[in-house]
Amino acid sequence: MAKDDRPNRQALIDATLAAIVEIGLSRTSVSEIITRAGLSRGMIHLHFGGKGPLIVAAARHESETYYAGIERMMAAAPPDPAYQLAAYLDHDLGPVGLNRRAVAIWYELRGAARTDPEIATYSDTRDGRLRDLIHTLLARIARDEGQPDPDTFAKEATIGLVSLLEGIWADFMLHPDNFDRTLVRRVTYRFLSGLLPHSFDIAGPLSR
Amino acid sequence: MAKDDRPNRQALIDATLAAIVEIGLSRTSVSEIITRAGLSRGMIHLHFGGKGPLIVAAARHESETYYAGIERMMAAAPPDPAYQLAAYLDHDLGPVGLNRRAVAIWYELRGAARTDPEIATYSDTRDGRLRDLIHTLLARIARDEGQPDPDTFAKEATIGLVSLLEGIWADFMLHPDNFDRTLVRRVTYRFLSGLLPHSFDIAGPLSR
DNA sequence: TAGGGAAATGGACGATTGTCCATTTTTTGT
DNA sequence: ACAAAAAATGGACAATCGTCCATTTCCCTA
Repeated sequence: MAKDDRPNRQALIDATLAAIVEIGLSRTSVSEIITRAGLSRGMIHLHFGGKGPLIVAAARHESETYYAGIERMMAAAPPDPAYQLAAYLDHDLGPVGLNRRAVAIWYELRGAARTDPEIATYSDTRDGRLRDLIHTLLARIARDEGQPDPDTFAKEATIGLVSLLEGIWADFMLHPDNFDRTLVRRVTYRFLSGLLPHSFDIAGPLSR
Repeated sequence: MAKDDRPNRQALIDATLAAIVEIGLSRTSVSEIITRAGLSRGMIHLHFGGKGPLIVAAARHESETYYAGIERMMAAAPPDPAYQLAAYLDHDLGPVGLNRRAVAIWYELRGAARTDPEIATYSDTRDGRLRDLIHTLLARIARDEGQPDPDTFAKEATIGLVSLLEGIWADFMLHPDNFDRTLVRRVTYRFLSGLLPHSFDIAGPLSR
């Protein structure tokens, strides 16, 4: 993978994301971005062809960074699907995956996705990859546990778990100061242990 | 409660909400609003003093409508807390509470709440009232079931249930066409029956 | 070191934003 | 029916938006 040797291009993406975090997407203007990047007005048009493509490029960059983190984390975990799922959950509820910057960017871009088809593409891609990942793991765990209908079970459980995580992220976005990571971790594993009692308890994944 | 006899004032709020649903908050300009309302430019300044206060008034109006629906629905349900909670859930997952218009307005305004303190007030109010309502009901049900520590239980369960519902709403916002109300209802009651097996099963509340 | 192409600059441009007010129209009270 | 008050109009206004380009600066190659 050849590295992109255009530092100003990356500086524009960084400045864009920083502006989105601090003042929101609606107030992230061209002037705001170029001031933060310390560059001149024309650079956005030169590197991206306009503001719209720059926002999309920033969304893609953030999405790739997120998935790189997920894959690194899961590669380090044991291959057992319950541990893989636990690795993902701990990452997504821990300070590396769940922080002010990450939730700000995620919600600002996803809000725009409702009315902007270009951004919707990256939002859906991320959402779809996440669902596939969780569904695959849950289906494998359900099979290991001997669930009667692992596919149907995995389908329902995926919706529940993804929704739960989504809601937890929203809670963090709205009240980052009163957020109790230990508590939401317990809630999550309580949910999972109710569905898959042989693979999880309230403290995390069970060894078998 | 005296009715507000200023039809143009209400027309501006209606036009604002309609614009937010159709084109998003970021593209909802003064020109857009007055065109939809069929009124002249100065009316916003006359009735609200500016665009900002109009958006806040629209947020307040939507929030009050939402709560009026909730309270009407729950007043019609049996006083038993499990049935009260079920009434709320069925409302919030049914077509009356969960539809394109409602989720569009809710997510557009809440997205703005992150960087706009005025809007954040109404967003937090609605969120807080919802949590109080669900927490009270869950605590009563937990007590009825003889849970050892009903307060702690209710605290955790409230976070879980609110997050789950939040995530389900987000799912609907992103994919309103592939949304299966029966499925998410089953997921929700599966979650609840895991927490309170004497009061709920996968089909809904249990009579006692 | 001279030449040439890419990178970067910063201002011009028209369009659109939200605010505000002088004026006109409508409603109300006597 | 008339005057005063309220409601409504629609354009002026400065500020800001995103786009684009003529010009300058930089760096690599010959």
